[in-house]
Amino acid sequence: MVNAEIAMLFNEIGDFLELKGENAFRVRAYRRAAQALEGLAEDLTAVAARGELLAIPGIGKDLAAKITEYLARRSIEYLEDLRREIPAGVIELIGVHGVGPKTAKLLYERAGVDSVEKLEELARDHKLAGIPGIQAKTEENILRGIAVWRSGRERTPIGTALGLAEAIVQQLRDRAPVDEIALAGSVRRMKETVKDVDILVTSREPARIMEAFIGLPVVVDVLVRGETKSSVRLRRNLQVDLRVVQPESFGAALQYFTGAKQHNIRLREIAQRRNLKINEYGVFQEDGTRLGGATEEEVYGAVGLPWIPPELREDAGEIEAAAAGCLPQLIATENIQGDLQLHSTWSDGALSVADLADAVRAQGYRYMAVTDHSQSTAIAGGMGPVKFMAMVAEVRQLQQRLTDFHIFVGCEVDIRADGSLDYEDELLRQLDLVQVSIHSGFKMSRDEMTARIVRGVRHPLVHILGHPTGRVIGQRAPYDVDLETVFQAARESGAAMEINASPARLDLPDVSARRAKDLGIPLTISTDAHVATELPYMRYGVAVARRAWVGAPDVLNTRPLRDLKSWLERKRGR
DNA sequence: GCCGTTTTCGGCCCGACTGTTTTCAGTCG
Repeated sequence: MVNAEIAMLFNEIGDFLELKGENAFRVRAYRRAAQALEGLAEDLTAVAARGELLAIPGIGKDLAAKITEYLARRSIEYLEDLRREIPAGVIELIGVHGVGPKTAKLLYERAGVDSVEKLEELARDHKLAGIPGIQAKTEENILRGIAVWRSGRERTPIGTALGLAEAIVQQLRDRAPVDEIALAGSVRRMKETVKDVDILVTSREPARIMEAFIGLPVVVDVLVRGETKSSVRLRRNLQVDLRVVQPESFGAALQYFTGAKQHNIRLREIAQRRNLKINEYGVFQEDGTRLGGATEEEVYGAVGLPWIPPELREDAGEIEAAAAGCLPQLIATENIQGDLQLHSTWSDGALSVADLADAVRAQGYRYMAVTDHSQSTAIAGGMGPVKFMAMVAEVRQLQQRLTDFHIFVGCEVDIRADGSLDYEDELLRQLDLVQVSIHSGFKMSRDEMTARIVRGVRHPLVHILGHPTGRVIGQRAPYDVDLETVFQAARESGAAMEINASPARLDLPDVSARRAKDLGIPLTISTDAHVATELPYMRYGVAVARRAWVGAPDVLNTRPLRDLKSWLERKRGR
């Protein structure tokens, strides 16, 4: 999408300006603008057409002009000039941990370093020592930084990071005099991927905590070791930062460490205007009087704001909403009444429908939909019409024996290349719930793919579009589809959009889910579980929904059974 | 480069750790 493209270019301009030693606030302006564009679900082309670019926070006259220029010419002259001036390889150097803009500039000017390869060569031959500010130790650190840069620059999916983080928390509890301990950072905000894990501990014996931390069996490298702050690296290059604070500062530190950076900057600006100072130790008046900091509520309260849920802390309108007293009431996992995308042995799942029902009921749910694959997805055991009818019969029979749990007979029906569905309407009418999705022909043009999905969504017997973008995080890009057009079609046909809770997918992504919600499109959150151990993935889907400002009423599977039944029937009656 | 319930100009978050320095700049989060 053009928004992401322009955000990348703004970040690139920021890199160049930083390298040139330009005003840091100018750099910040580009970065903040880039972030605002990334969080904007609506296509910039449409925003520009309405003449509303200046309404985007962080976009002023100058940046609006650059956006307009890019939309018209697919390039920004100012950036082209910068690219001509400084080789791309110099920017690349900043990606090496420990090398910042000042060092990159120095290396380029003093030693002609214009690529990571060249940097590595010179560091290994000890030819950097002697450049002002660089000695043997820095050469060593640069080589370590390059090793990490090379073996994995990618971010870690939340599904992996959260598990590791929770394991570390448990180990620290077992090995050291931990008082309070909490996850912070992007893990606490439940961002779909994270760069590192932040852990916060209160203890009267920081030294013992630090010792235990850097000695954990999962630690492969100690990056920083201080009295109150240490950083280590685990396998797969996941970095973990630990901070120890006094109990009276716990809330301030938790707030500070949770971020996002831009959210914190905004908060401190507000504090500053009130002649207050917020840091990780508390909230202070100009004369140093401490106003609070033991809890996050005290920190937000000191600047007249209510506590803001971590998932919202992205400087995406949450501070304005908090100030106006209209923060959304977010959905919680306890609101979920059932799971609406599940696979059984009728296609590629591991459990029979009966066993699946037991496992789902054990999650505390009141209902589920079994949604095995349709015939085209042969590789996943898609059901032909005969098998399909046998499945329907078996599930209906099973339902007879269940009193306090309901199974919706459903199917995950392929949308074929031409947009038609994988079963005749006659078969689809046998089902309580029809979920449609795409499993092949990913490489269509944007127009073809959009028309294909729109046709599927408009089908009167369809209830839900499953994993709407098709992305697999870190592995497969989303299909090239105009989601806005799909959403408009859904709004007209009354179909719902799924938030697929599998941590590999998280699809819809948060920004798009927020857009769907704003358009009034009903959502579902489902795990797409194929085995029982995937049922708890619901927490990741709920986290995406929370990041999308979604409340329980926006999500169909928070409804009582009777309400959901009537929604499914009414959708069909349209 | 953006922004304004003190400002259309003069501000713009804040601190820990490291390496290379004799008091601090650079990097990071």
